[in-house]
Amino acid sequence: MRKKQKKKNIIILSALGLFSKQGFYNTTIADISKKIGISVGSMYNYFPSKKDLAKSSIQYVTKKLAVELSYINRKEISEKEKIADFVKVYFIFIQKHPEMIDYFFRVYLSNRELFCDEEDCGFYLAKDFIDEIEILINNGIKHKEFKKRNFYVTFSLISGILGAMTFLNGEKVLEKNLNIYIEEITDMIYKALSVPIQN
Amino acid sequence: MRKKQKKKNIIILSALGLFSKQGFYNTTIADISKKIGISVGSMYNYFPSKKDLAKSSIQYVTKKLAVELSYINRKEISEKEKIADFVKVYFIFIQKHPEMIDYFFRVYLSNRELFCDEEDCGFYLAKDFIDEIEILINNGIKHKEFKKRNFYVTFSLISGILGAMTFLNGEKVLEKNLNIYIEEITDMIYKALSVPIQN
Amino acid sequence: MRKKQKKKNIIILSALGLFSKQGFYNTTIADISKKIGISVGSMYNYFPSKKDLAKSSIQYVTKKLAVELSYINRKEISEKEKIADFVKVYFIFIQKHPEMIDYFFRVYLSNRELFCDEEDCGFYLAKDFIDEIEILINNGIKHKEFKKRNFYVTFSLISGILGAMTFLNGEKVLEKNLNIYIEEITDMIYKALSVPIQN
Amino acid sequence: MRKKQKKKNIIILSALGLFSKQGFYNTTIADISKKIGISVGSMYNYFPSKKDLAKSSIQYVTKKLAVELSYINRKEISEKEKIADFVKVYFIFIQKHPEMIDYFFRVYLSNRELFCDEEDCGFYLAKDFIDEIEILINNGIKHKEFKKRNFYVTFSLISGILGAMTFLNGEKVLEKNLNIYIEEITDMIYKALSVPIQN
DNA sequence: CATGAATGAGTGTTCATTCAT
DNA sequence: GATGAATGAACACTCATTCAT
Repeated sequence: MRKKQKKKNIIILSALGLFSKQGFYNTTIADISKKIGISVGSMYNYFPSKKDLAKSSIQYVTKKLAVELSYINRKEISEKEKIADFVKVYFIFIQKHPEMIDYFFRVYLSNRELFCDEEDCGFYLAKDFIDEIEILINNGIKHKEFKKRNFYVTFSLISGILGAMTFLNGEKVLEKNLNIYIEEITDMIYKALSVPIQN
Repeated sequence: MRKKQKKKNIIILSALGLFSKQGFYNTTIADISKKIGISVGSMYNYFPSKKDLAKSSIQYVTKKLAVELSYINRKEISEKEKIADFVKVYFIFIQKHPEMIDYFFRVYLSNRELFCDEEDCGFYLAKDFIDEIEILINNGIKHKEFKKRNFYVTFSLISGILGAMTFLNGEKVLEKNLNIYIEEITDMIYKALSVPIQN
Repeated sequence: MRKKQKKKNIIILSALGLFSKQGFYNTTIADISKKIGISVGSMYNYFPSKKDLAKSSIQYVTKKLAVELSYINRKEISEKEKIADFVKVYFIFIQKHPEMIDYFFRVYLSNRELFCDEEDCGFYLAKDFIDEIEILINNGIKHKEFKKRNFYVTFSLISGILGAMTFLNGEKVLEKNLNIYIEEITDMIYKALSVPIQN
Repeated sequence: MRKKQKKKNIIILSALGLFSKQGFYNTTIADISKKIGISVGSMYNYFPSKKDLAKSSIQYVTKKLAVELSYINRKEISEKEKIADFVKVYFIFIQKHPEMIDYFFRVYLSNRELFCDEEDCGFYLAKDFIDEIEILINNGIKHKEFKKRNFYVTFSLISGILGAMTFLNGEKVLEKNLNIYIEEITDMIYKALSVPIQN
């Protein structure tokens, strides 16, 4: 059974690469299977449909990203350092797995119809990732370093700036070495979140 | 000739509504034309292709949004007030024309293949909108209210948080009345941008 | 009424040029009318349908060609000279009106469905041209210069070689100046038609 | 792999029949596939496009015809007998496979746009057939039975008369039994080609 | 007579999914 | 489990023809 999971991951990685580059609708099952040298029919032994493959792919990505972030939340460092680490880890991730982040932003966030079942809009698929951000924020508030605010607003600030930078990076307008942006971003996020006195 | 432009706008609005709701690839030309009671063939008297219609649609949206924002930049108010106005106008726009904002985020930002011509990636299509944000930032810097930072980072902070809120709004997790978020968002953006002394 | 016929001819010439170059099915009514600066709707005041325009066009061509050939049949020269003249006139015609000959061979002879009405296959459209060849042959037989043979066979020999040369000319494999082929073709046709003693 | 070629041939035969009867542009892919009981999509597993099917079809025809003619060129008989055999074999072919010959004349020779790639005009598709005629002519010249003439002219004489007879046959103006024309045609071709003394 | 926008049936092609081998 | 041929619904786009102006 371990073997089956391995093959599933191989397929997911192939799908991620193609979906993120060409988009979901411009990628065919044949493309995905040819890339890893298996037959079209075989693919269906692992995933019942193309849509399902897309769902599994997003879970794969968010879990991977969440794991990286979870280490930070468990560290015994200041909230500011956590944010800095957060940004850094995220940027390393972008550079190491651009196709995963691209997939997240370009396929998952933009193709509702693929991930929504009736009323529930597959938000749970990114839960692992969202949870880690929530922990970060709540810890900061608990330690009185962060001002208590509406969660969605704070969440949007953090994920928004990272998302926008990701997008600009995809558009090739940023410097190749993303690390040069880390300090400023950290600074902005921290200023936005922290309680007045902090300054 | 005025008449032709009017009809084009009718088609664009129909397309915007459907593209933003169902996605570009799940919307057929027949859907768009049926919605406004014209024939499929007629559509092609106004736009040479579906792709072209998508391009014209994004220009329509960004121009519309840019016009609203341009008023603010010309006002004689403090930078903080400008940001507050910016957020407010943006939220009003979301509530009034949700399909336009959705189109911007879900179709334009996520379907590169539709807007890219070879190397040039149709970034110019959103230029009007980006320009207004740039003016806001530069004015703040000139008036020593904002810290001088890398443009892309600042741009990402502002557009990122607005984009993320838009996304959450689309997911129906926010309060219906978005106005309750304005103050907090303005505060965060302002804190992130302003020079230390400001606090 | 003279004026109407003139306009009809203008349209026919436009159609001939496009049909012969691009084929009937790859030429649109819009192409034909744009080429001469009239509107699509106007075209339909002169010809009730595209098919009808094709029929009128072929009649225009065969009549034009037949007129040229008829002069030869009325001359008081030997049959051999008539054949030489025939070939010469035909080649001059090809060079002067390549689109007409092309139309004849590429559209008329090859698109039965356009010119056939139920059982009758629009053969009459080329009648003028065929008639002149028949006169040439019959005269030769009457004067005992040509052997009496089945008409269709003789007709095929003459029109066949001219047609094949036309085709090769269209394929650009022949010398630009077609006149260099006249003597040999005349010689071959004459030898094939004439009575044994002639040699 | 043998099996795939067999299926391709079945499709080609279906296409040949329909293209030759209705023309290329009046035959749909659905027509072709329905005729042999396969699905539209299946067709595309064998030929990437309708155009491509047309090209493969003409190659199929010319190869088939060339094979028949090649036997004659290898026989040890006089040139006159070869011509007679040539005409006979051709006429048998017409009667046995009228759709193939019709396809050759009505689709291949008349729809340049289908077979031309940029400058090269798919002449090679009929190469096998043309080659056999060239061999016949050159042999005759080598054996001093045929007068040395420009190749294109001689080629036009032979293929022209056969083509014209084919056309008339398609128009149903000839006797059903084409064999009655063989002798006269052979005689005419031979007289046209042979050196004067020969008579 | 002239115009050109509107029509809508028609076509080549794609592709997720199935299933016999 | 693996294969890849078969399926057929779906869709972008075309274009001859009409007709209100």
